[in-house]
Amino acid sequence: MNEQTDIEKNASAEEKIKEAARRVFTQKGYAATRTRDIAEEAGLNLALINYYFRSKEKLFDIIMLEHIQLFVHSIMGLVNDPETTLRQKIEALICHYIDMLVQNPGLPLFVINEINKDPKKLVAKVGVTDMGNSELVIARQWRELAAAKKITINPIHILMNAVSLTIFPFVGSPLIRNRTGIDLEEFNTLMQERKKLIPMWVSGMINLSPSLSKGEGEVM
Amino acid sequence: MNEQTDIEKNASAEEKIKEAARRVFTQKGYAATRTRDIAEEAGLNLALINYYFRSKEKLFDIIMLEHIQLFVHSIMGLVNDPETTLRQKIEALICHYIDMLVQNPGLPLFVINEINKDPKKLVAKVGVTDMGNSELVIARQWRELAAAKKITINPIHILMNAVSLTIFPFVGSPLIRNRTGIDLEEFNTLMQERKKLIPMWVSGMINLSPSLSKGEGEVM
DNA sequence: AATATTTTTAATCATTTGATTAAATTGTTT
DNA sequence: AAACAATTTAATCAAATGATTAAAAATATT
Repeated sequence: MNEQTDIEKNASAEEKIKEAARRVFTQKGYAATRTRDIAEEAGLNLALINYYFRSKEKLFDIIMLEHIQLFVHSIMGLVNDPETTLRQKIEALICHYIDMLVQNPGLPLFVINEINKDPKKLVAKVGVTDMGNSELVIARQWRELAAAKKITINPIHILMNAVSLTIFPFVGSPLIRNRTGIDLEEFNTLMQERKKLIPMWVSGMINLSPSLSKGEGEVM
Repeated sequence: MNEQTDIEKNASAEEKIKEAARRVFTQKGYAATRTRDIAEEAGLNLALINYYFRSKEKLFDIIMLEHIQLFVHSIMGLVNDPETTLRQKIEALICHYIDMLVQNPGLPLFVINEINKDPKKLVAKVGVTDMGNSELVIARQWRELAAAKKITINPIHILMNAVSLTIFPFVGSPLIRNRTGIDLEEFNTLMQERKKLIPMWVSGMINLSPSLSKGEGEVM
């Protein structure tokens, strides 16, 4: 076996293929990606893809798994920390995801797409994120807040909103950028601003109950 | 020429193909769709696709154009109506889009995807939605509100938020439904609720400026 | 009815594409 | 260096796929 005698510089062929596959799959999706595209992107022979990974699909599954893990990775600690408040958890989560999405803007669309193609396949491949039967700290904290403040709104809405506000700008980025004419740098600046704004907005939503919606301070 | 002698019942082959193509393209995307899939879905001979539409791509372009028009259609009247207030416009727009999305839940992902594949292609095919140089009524109304209420937040955020809150739940529906276990009926009920909730939340956001964010009424 | 036109079908083509193979090359071990 | 193992290459395969064609069937026109 070789085990990479080159001090560093060029990664192994296997790693080069994975990197190329990551780029091409993420940008074009599974169906539109040709194994030849990946080989070309990696600057390597076509047959190496089948030599290192048995098939296009096997390679894809590896990339997909990596991407899913980026979503799930390291948030368990966040949402299950008894030392932080609910508000701090929301801020930390949103900050974490925005940082991750700025680094990997193509990720959400890629994942959502493949889930859409076959929703059950994801569960089968990634496995249900089963966290046993112990309730998460964040869930308990929400329950306590909802009880204390008599919050009537369906919490699904709040969850949906936090996710929507955080992720959608990245999904719609090409459209948004195209229509508004803002460039990547401006876009990223906006995303950084949202780290503080989204928790504030979400907090405001929890505050706002339909019965209170006609308060005198309303702008419109 | 025939011109559809059948009183009604079965549509023309051409229309059947378009309907089938709409379904298959929307669900699987361009690359994953085989012309044979469309023929089978339509229950017609494969060659008819190339007989009526010159190629797979031409057929796709037609479907794409229809979908884009669904997005743009009939909103010009809404946003340019001098008789309605800004708040009423937002309510009407969100209501309009939620109704449309309940009918066509696969639309946003399809459109966003194809824009991503090639952002400039969309502009080329659909044509820039050029509304001349006259300012829209909704733009003027926003400008007036912003000036009157000394709103400092970048309006792009507000626009992004309204779009995110309205569209993302449909894009993420398979994921959301999968994780929360709610069925289609429940989901649609939630979307109906959002017709009233989103304008309220958006209004709340405009109200909330960062300097005011630590008001004493905060829930968290 | 006879003829022309349009629509539909089955068969086939040319290319693309995922995968394989056998040989060549490179690296490692003895 | 010889022998062995791992890696890489070029050539090729078989299946899939978008497209075409020529004939048949259906419909319209005269």
